[in-house]
Amino acid sequence: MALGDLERSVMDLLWDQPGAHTANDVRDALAGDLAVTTVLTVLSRLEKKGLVRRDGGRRPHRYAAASSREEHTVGLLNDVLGSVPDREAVLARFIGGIGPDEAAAVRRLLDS
Amino acid sequence: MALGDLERSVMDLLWDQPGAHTANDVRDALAGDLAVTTVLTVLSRLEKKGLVRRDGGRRPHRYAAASSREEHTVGLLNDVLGSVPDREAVLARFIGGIGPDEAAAVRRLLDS
DNA sequence: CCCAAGTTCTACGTCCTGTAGAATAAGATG
DNA sequence: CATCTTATTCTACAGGACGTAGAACTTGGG
Repeated sequence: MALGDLERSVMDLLWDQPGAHTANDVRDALAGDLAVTTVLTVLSRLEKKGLVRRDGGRRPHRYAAASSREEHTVGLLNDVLGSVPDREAVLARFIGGIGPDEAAAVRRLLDS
Repeated sequence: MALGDLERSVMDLLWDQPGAHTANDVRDALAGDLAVTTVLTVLSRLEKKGLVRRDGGRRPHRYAAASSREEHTVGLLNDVLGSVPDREAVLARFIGGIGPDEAAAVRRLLDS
């Protein structure tokens, strides 16, 4: 489930500023001069995609990211890896391509 | 640059059977009963995306994958990782989520 | 009961993808 | 060379995703 540019901007916002936001908050925080309805449409679509959770209890409704940026991104990585017959072959190439610093970081992560 | 279903099928074919293929070959190898023009359109689009290389020397033209499935997939992984501000945070989550077998494999890869 | 703020519906243009016919090009054949 | 066959390019269209937002509807406060 790929995101469009605006969807992406909204998610970045929700990820960078965790917590519940109203549509107006989001609109004000976004670059450009969008109509609130635009933002609401995007938030609805993101909710349908499971990326955003809405609290429709009181008005105005509040929106927040449903999962962290990291979780979401790992999901994407696994989607990509799920599309190939040989995950390990891809990982091999990937590992082979990362720099020494990052390699060290991965080693550390494996050991923790 | 995400692929559609048919584009994906064509690439899988070209990856699984490396070498140069005519549009007719590809059509015959694909499931379903597509028109050759359909296959040619898809091949053109894939070429424009840089995923397929065409040899237009003799007729019929031959098509082949421009890079291996692994290379391409690693590219996708890096695209995904490039979209976040903190690659390592994502890698941490990713590493944390893989099974012990795969962890061992990654360790091995790091040491080679 | 009415108003202002908020939300949902509906809509439209654009781009991507699947799909393929029509038109054109080029090599084979008599 | 005229033609036939095969292959390629052009053009087209439907459907879906996305950016964008007005119109219509809802709801809490006065």
